[in-house]
Amino acid sequence: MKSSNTKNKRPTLQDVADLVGVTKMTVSRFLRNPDQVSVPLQTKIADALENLGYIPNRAPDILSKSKSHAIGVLLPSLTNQVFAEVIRGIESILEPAGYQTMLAHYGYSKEAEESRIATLLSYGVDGLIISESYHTERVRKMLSVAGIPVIEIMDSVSPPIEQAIGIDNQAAAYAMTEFMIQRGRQKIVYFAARMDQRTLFKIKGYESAMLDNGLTPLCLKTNSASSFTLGAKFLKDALQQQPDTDGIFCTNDDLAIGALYACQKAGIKVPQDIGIAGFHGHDISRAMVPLLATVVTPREEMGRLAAEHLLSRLQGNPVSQRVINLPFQLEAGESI
Amino acid sequence: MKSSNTKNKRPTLQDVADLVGVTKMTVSRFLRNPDQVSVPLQTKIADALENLGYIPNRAPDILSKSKSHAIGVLLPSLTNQVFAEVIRGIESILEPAGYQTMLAHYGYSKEAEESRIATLLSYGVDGLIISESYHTERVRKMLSVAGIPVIEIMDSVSPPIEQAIGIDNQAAAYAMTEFMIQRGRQKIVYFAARMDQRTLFKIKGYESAMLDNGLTPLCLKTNSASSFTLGAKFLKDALQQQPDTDGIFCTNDDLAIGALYACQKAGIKVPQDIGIAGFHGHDISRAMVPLLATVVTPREEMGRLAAEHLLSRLQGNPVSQRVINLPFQLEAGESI
DNA sequence: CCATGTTTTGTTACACGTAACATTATCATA
DNA sequence: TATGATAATGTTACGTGTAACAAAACATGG
Repeated sequence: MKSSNTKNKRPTLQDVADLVGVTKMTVSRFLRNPDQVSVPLQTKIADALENLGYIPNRAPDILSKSKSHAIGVLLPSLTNQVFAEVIRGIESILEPAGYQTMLAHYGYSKEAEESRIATLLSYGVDGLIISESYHTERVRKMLSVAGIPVIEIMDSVSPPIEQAIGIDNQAAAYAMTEFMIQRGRQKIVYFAARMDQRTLFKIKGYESAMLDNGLTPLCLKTNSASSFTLGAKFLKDALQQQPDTDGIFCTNDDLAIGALYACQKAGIKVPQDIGIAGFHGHDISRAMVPLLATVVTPREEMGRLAAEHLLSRLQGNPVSQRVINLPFQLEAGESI
Repeated sequence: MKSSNTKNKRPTLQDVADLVGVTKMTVSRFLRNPDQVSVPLQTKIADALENLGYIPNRAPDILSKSKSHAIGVLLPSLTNQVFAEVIRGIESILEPAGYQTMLAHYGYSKEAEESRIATLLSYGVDGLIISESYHTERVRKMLSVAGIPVIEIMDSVSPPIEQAIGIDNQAAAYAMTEFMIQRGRQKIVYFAARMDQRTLFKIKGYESAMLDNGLTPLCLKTNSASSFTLGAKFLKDALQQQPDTDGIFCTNDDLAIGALYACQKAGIKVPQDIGIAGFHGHDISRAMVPLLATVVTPREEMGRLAAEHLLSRLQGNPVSQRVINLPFQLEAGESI
């Protein structure tokens, strides 16, 4: 019967035990399995728990068993809708399994990635879902030392640390470019923003497809984030650099939609004058007028799969498949 | 000199200390302030830390000092762009201040809210930012027992638990409705989805404005989430129930844009035949053709302010202002 | 070279829940 | 009633970093 809680700190198991007149071990047993405790005590303990408003404390568990029941998720950005949907997929699996998600983002900066991973690890996360396929040596070291399962998402090409789940961005961009060419487009410009690994892969796919068809690639690039207004700006730039542009392929839907609206404002007919295609297939691309041509990517499923495989690994199963390559889908819409 | 780390667990301070030949206390001192340690030891310890890839462990801190340096953020949904922007605002303040964000969402369910708050508290978060203005008794009890600062965001009307930062949704809806009426709209229908507290306030504002102007309100409601397709469906319903509808005011931009596209497809001219207004003012509403009329809300600033006030409270300052009412802004666009 | 002060390092105890083991209470049966 | 088995509860120790106190090493001045 240790000292009861005099300061108004939040109640501990000891406080509950004191109130009932047992040891905290008995209360602990009740919490894990009420039947381990005699019937009269069950109600008394339940009452005391309710009364004091007891809230469990995970810290001791993390300390002694290194089990936090939390999963770290590290993404480049939280505002990008792509990642919002990935998160939804992840949580749809983790939450029912009793895992808390610890979200962090690094704004596409390698240094920030290092520090975010260190932070997540310092909270004792049981597993990590990270994005991007390139990581610094320090990040790799931290991950190896931490000894927890790690899954990389978004891209399925680079050799994974342990396991990767994503799509083949290069192949997807190649396919859409070919598709546009088949539709008769010749002077297709690529709009790229936020030059991360995935964007570079897409550019590679676009350029290969153009060259393979004897066409000249032209790529507009910026390091800033994509947005509708950037799409509009790129359209202006494209028409200036190549007035007879007849196709635009964008690294994501935002740029495409921005470009499309800019065309509408400028009196350029889509798809008659210029064909426009996006990437990802967000809801809006499937509701707007005209429907946007796009590469539909399985973002939510990617999150789900990553979470499922992570849980499986946490249950002790080995990596079943080092690289899981998810299919993408071309959607013609009405804009090419 | 305790047993060195035989199992390949992640290294602890003790492991580092063993490698250097000092006690872990010395290493701990070095980490907090290198000057507390003799110069020759400084390099040795730094080397050992780097060598082993030491990552600090927050669990002992949470346990002994109840300081996790983590802030819990509880939102109804993560996919809704409104909340994505609130999160961005929050993180823009918390991250530089050295706080980790623990994100959770409850899908608009009261039971889920209870359990998510308990989970966040079980991780020892130092403070909480929650949404919605109504909370169950159990939630209130948990928050009071936890003894950490709590800030409610989104709505600025209901009496806050401690401190609320948001907008007056009812007044905003009233203002936009009046605005539409001034523009000559008479038969304005309200499109409502996800009937949460805020939506109810908006409906109230809309209905008051209609009644105050001698008009008859008509509100289409559903409990499901809003989407572009739902906006399209609502448009059909509205025209069926009230064929001479000349205005549509939506509880958010998604519904409005969906309705607008549906009009375009059906050959209904916006704004000539029907005026349409949304709520929030996302990027797309300011890029599309026609520009969407909308109530622009300061989502990111709301997040920033919430985080700033929370930090101030964590530094021991008292609540400076129980309710902070942020201004909204009517944007006429080209759709009303 | 001692006395005193200062710097550097070490020791001990603690936070809280639970595994593992130990003890006590309860019950059925011979 | 005694005995053994089972159920119910208690005791101890642990995980990790750090505050608080203690000790040792070093420096300075007389």
